[in-house]
Amino acid sequence: MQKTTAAPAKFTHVQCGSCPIRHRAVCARCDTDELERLEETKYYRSFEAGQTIVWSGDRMDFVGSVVSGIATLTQTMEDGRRQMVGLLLPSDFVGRPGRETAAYDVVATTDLVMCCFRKKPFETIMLDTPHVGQRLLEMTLDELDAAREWMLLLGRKTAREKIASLIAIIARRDASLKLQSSEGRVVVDLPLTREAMSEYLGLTLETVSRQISALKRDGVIQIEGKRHIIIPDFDLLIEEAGDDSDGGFLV
Amino acid sequence: MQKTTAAPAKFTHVQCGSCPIRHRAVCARCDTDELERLEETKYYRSFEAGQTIVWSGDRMDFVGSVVSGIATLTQTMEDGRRQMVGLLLPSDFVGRPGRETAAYDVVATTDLVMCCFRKKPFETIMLDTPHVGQRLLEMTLDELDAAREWMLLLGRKTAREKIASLIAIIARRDASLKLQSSEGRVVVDLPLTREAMSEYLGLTLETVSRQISALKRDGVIQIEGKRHIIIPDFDLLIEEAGDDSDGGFLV
DNA sequence: CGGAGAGTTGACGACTGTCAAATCGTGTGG
DNA sequence: CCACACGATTTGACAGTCGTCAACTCTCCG
Repeated sequence: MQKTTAAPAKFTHVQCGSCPIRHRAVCARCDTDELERLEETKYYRSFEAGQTIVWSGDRMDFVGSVVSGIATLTQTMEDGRRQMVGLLLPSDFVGRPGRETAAYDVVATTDLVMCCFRKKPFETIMLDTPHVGQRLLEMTLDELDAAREWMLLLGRKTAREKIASLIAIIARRDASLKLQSSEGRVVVDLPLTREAMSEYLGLTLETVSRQISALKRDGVIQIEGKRHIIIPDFDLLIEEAGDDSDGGFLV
Repeated sequence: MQKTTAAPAKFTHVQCGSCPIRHRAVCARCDTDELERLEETKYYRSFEAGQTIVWSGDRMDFVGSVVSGIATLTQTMEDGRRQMVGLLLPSDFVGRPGRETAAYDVVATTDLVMCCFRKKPFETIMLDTPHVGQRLLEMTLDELDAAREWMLLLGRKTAREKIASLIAIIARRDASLKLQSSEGRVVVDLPLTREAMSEYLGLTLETVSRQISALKRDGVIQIEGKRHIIIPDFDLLIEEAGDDSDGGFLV
């Protein structure tokens, strides 16, 4: 009731046909008839940077897609240790059909707009319009692959490699969103605080800071301000990340 | 061509209706008509303990379900560091519809029987019989949850907590398979070598061995032989694992 | 100007990895 | 039936990475 209602930049109703995530979201495969069905059911919600969208364990009666902004999924242990387990970018899906309560904290790290459906109607839609279920399966399989890549990072990479990997991942996503290539000189803005990076990487905030400084000192990256990063040679960064040069994917 | 053909215990054709994984596998929701369709397409393959089923990057022209035995999915870095990213038990699904090549090494850690489908026919089945796609989505979402739980383990737990978690996970699965409860005194056999455990947990084999010894010394577990484990008080084990007492789930 | 939040840096120590050797268990050849 | 070999596991000694605690800088804002 508090801030949730007083959200930023109220999103006016957008026609699915001109939606920015139309071709990647859960609705990507829908035909015109199916879109009409979604159109009459969907609604938009906005959240401010820093705002928690749902708490782990809380009842969650909607599902939805990130339209703009970034959100994170995080798990917390009893003693407060935290591990990020999902990084949600535009077109990513939030929530699980068939589940009552949220399994993770979902937090908006930037201002965020979501295209939502109440859970029950969405479950009905999934039964009626196979294209939604098919696309959701595809997206879930992609997320599973990303999670497994992430497990390799968490289990086996050094702090330096973790940082290099994260920068590479964000740069690749950013490039693919802007339809640019990620080769040679690449520039990115980190959408995460040092703390959020540490939660992503299974490190402490201090180690993150130190390794960023080290990569900077070694010329792998250059930094302007706190968040703006210039990668003079993307291949070098990949090498530092310990990945074989070919693709890397992500949520 | 070599050992692959000379597999153990040739599985004779089993009717889906009396298949041991009938109620949990990708076919769980199928009705009689649909089963008939699967029945005429499926075939069985057997593998010996230690045998690699597919190598990462290789062409993979089938998908399938584990009928009996255990397999692992593993990623390898260029310098040889390895991280397990999936532990496949009976009823778990192997392979990804719509993908040409395997993304991970798949290895049988015990003698294994799989119920297979060539990929193309399976993709057709998925389009025709919605229950298969629906069930696969459900299973994939479960796997994603398990992967995220695993990420918390890899990123934030201590070596001791990792070992306790692994034992708890295996004990829970084992209990659920045998329809027993996992409370009070529990007994399990570890189906993994110390090395496989270390690949699961993101540790070295030596650390695994040391922490198992420590848990034994502290009375959290008792050991007979190398693999047979007695847990006098399951709640105590859970406490050592750092989990909140309620559920824990897994692939 | 003071304060709060984000980020950086330093000193130190603990946990876990590395290297090496010893032990246990099982299967094979003599 | 026993000795030996090999793989799996355990244990020890030591080193390095990363976490902890703490001080300090920078920027933004009231």
